[in-house]
Amino acid sequence: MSALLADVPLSRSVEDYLKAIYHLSSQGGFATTSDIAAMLLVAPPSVSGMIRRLSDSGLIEHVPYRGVQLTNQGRRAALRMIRRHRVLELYLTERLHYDWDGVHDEAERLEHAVSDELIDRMAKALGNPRYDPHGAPIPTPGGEIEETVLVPLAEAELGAPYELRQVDTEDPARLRYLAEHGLTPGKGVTVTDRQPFNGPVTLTLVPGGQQVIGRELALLLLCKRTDA
Amino acid sequence: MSALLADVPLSRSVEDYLKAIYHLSSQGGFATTSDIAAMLLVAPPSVSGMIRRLSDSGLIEHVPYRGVQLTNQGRRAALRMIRRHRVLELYLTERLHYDWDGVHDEAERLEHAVSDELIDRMAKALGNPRYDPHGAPIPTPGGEIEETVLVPLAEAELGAPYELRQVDTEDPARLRYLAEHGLTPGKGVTVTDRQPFNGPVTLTLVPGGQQVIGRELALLLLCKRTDA
DNA sequence: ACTTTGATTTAGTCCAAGCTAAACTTGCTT
DNA sequence: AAGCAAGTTTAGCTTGGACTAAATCAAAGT
Repeated sequence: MSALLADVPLSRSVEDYLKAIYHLSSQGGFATTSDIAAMLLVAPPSVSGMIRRLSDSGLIEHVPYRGVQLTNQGRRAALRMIRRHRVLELYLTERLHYDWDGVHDEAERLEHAVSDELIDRMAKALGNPRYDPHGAPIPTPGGEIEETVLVPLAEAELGAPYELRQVDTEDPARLRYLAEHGLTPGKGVTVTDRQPFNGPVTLTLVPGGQQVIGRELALLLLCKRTDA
Repeated sequence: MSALLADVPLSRSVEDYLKAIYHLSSQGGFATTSDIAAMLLVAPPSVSGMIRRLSDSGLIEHVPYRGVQLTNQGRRAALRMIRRHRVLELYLTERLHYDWDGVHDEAERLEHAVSDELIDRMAKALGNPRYDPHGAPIPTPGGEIEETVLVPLAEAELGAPYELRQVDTEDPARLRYLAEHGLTPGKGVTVTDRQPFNGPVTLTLVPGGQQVIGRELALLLLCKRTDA
């Protein structure tokens, strides 16, 4: 750790790497060089180079040939970016009429340019919301993030009542399809049938009726059980 | 000219240079290397390097040892940045309660990250305004900009009625002072006395009363005569 | 017409961040 | 236990954009 708590401004690339590492190591464990490379669409040696710079500045821990993890300092920086991204997505959809499937790219560029002050002003204008348009939790200015255990609809218990909480994709085509079929955060949902061999899932929406979706989509729909 | 009309995305630096050159050559004539360097706070040789790149890509014309001017392509790009900057300044003040003296830096960073689409959405949300918070004209999406001949208050005719149209500074301290003294675009103003040797200017504000300001500030207050 | 001075450009260096090609680890499979 | 494939790292190159030091030019003064 060389940069002892000096809150140096980070480059655009550094911010992108930290976010990628956060997402890849969020289920515990290491983010690997090749996973980071795939997520950021760069060549693996570029990642190795950046890993050196990041661990020199104390933002990550690197175990050679194993992967990397964020330090507390790195996690703070990553959560700051995620807060920015999610506040931006919500602001753009709520106040400037962006569709939830088109907002990702704009937020992706803006998150590197906005000040903390602007983000806080946007959040305040929105009433300090807790979730972005896809249902993902927005970290607080202090870097706290809500951690709820959610289950993909594809693995929900048959017949049990769930609430659809979060849609785990940024792909515009999938998002558009889901919105057209009423599959948005907040809806009640029950799985009534599931075919074997990665087959389709039949579900009942509340409000709404019965429909069938493929397993790939059902894995993206994160739910919370609502009885108990 | 190498990039024949291919609308390649420009880097942050390139965008800053084009804007600086636009402002420095706006009164006709050339922008010099050292003026650009002073405006962007970089060393003159850095400017020489960038001038090569810019003129290689057809954005400027360079006359060695004289200076540079924008080509049509360069002017279009510069006006796009100025539109972005001014729409952002107005949006931030109108919708997110920024003060007119604090909004410049935020807009300066955002202007490189926003899409044309976002700018147009912001402009639409504001009713397609024609002036930014300092009274500067906002270029249209097509790259047209209003050109009005304005006279600095320091040179206004004694006793004649003027309208204060534009405040030609981004310096927060000066802006704050001006706002506190009611010197904002839209006000009516008459110069009632002017002391020699760059002395103070006495003026009458409508609405508002009489006051005295220094010549330095009076040079920043751009006015239009309102009798005909 | 020469010289001086200030501005400009060239030469050469550095850093971030990307790339390819080659070398090296790791862990799995014979 | 040896060898191989996949993944990782190193070596070395490129580009944009900054810098300093040195060279060059132009305009003004003697």
